[in-house]
Amino acid sequence: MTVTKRTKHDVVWEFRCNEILTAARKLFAKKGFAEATMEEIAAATGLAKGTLYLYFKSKRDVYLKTLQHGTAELLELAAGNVQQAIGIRAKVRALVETRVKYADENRDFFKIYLTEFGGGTHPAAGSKEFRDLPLKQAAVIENLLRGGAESGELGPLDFEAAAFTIQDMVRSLITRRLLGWSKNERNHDVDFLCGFICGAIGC
Amino acid sequence: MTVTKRTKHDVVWEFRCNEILTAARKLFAKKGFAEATMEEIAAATGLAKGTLYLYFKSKRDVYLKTLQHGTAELLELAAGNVQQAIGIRAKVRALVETRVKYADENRDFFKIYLTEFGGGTHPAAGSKEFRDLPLKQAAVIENLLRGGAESGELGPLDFEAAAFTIQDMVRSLITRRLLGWSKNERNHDVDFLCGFICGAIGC
Amino acid sequence: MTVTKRTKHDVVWEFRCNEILTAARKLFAKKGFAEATMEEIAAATGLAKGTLYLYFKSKRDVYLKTLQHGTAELLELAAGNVQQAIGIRAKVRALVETRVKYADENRDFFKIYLTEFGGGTHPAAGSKEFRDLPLKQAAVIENLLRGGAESGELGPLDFEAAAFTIQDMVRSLITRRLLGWSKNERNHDVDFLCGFICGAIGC
Amino acid sequence: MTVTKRTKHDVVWEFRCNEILTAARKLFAKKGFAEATMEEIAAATGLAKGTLYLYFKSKRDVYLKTLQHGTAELLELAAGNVQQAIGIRAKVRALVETRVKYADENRDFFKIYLTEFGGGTHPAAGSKEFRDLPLKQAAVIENLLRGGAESGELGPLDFEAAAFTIQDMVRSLITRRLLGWSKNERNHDVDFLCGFICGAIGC
DNA sequence: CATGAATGAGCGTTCATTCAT
DNA sequence: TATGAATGAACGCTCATTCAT
Repeated sequence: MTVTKRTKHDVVWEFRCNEILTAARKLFAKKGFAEATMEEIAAATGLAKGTLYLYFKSKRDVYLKTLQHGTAELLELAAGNVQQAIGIRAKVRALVETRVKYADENRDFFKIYLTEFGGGTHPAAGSKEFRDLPLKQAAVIENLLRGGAESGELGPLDFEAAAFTIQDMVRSLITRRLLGWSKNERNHDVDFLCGFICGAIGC
Repeated sequence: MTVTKRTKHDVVWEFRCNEILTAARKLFAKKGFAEATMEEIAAATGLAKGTLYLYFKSKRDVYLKTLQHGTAELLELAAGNVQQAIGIRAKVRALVETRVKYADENRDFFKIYLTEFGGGTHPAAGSKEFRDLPLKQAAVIENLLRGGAESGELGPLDFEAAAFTIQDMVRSLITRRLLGWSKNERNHDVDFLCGFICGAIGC
Repeated sequence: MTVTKRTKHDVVWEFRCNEILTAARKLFAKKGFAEATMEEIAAATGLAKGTLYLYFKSKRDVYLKTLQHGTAELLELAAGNVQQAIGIRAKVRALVETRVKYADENRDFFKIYLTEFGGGTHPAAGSKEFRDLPLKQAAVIENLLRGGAESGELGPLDFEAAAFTIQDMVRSLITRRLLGWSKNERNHDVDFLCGFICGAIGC
Repeated sequence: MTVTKRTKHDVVWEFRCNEILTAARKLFAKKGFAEATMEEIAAATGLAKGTLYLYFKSKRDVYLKTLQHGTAELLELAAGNVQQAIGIRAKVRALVETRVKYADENRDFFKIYLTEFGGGTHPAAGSKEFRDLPLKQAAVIENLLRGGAESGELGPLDFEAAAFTIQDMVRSLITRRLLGWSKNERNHDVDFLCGFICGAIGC
């Protein structure tokens, strides 16, 4: 019985959190961290301002959680798809496609993501959790490349540098699509980028 | 005589502006636009808060001017160096090196620059002057590539997409260096990236 | 039930507004618009500065609302009393007495009122709502006089000019009383002025 | 020689003061005391901000002096013209005409004057010099009336109250003219008012 | 005398956060 | 649990006044 109650409670809790995070995501994407107010988030959620503090301990917390879900999901998704793909080319494609697709489908999240991890100063700076996120993501790519080298598909390479560079090539594409600078079908853009990358790393 | 007086005044004026901008740059780089206060900028400059408003009409104005000088200089520098270089390889290298060197030497400026042009929401958003800056910079690269194609050094290519991608590959390198993720000599990093790029575009 | 809840909220809201307006009125009367600060108003109300902005959207708004209630009430009061009185003499007396009594009983309001409508520059200048108030009030008098003329109680007259003049005669009396220059009973002063006016317009 | 130098100096000094006061008058009339800035006054005068403080010890001082000249001149003018006129009617007319004419010719001054002496709160409040000005002016009228009573031209009357009232009747006319509510020739308006006053006091 | 750069106290306003209900 | 009124610290900006030149 306790379990049932707990569960019901949890479901509601999670539902509320998601409501808030979705509204927050939209706002943070549109106005940035500093310009978005708790008032607005509350209004967008249909909740009272005070209620937000039952689910999140501060504005910053909302912001961080706003990033958290997406980053985790994206990381996991990419890792999974890469693993399933066979051969370095396919793996690269899986990675690129996963990220671009995710960005297409989660535009609000990605705008925040880009603000955060553009290389400049950011509100989440100092949050242990996020400081090393780009490193983690690059590591996925780096491993992929090392695997290719071991299997002889790739020649010698500065894997770390290459990984970062590829990561930002993907970011470049996503940005262009997000800002509406690219009007192509996703597949077309992904194909182009994969060709570009394969040229660079020689696969 | 009028000239002398005018000049003296102008020299002081420019000196003050630079004092303020340098302090502001440091602060904006460290804390971002929203978190940096005029009070702090004033304190860092050794001036009183009100004095800032003799030279800049608002906090936003300080911020924008903080970007302005660097972006103009960088654009000009890159264009010049690229033009002087002969052959597509040399031109690419000139571009990459110019930007990386400038970033190394103007770290504060570049942190702000990356915050602004990371693809997400940004404080200067809406400032007509800066909205299209990335486009302008990509155009420099695009022209470079088209030139290479005309001279037969490069094969067929989506020049626009390639330009954006290269731009972000450079950005990738700069970010890594700025955040201390790369401990290499500048030349080494530049060499790597140029090789990478040339692999990608086939030169 | 909804009604009850709504009412409770409204009662508190109105109570707060009145608290604030009363304190503000006292301060504006004493120091004028420019010299009175929101801090002081808050302190006088026993509220925090920020709280004022829950009920009024700006200092100017407080000031305008400070005028609003009194002006509306006075206009209405005067119109009512004038209408009830029969004969031009009685009507004039009703008008004079109503205004003088109101001023006696709302000294703070009237000091602000006089500041606003003294003929010089004023803080509310530009507020559409108040620009023509003196005109409206004079119109009440003008109608009264025209009525008197139609009924044959009054001879020919420049009604508009007379209305304005009478209005300022009343103002004159009110000012003297407000500043303590007249120590007479209200009735005595009112009698005097009515005699004076009747002499002037010949009734 | 000392005298000559002194005099020359004084002439310049007075000239500067007048320049400043004229500009200030215009500004105070237009924007009121609080909204007008020393910067603007300086700009309007063609002098530097600091220079104003050589001639006036504070903004308030400028404001007070701005009132001073006009009030003194007006008082003197009115007293002179009244004295020259013979008979109560003529004296009243002299008074009314003098004031209305002065207002027509010194609109800026009079807007400030009305702001100050409208009965409400004002910036000059607390300045010993001006507190009793309306009293002094009313005294001129009161004496005029007493003279009329002594000579048998006027019946018994509350001279003080009548004086104040007449003063504000004149003010009423001036205000209407200043605000453009009256389009009549000055003489016409003056005639009307004199008739009105004479009706009231019975002359 | 004249200047105008510099000052810094002070104000209106905002908004994340708290807490009594 | 949910509310939303209340808070008050903090910030951007203004402007009367001073003073070194």
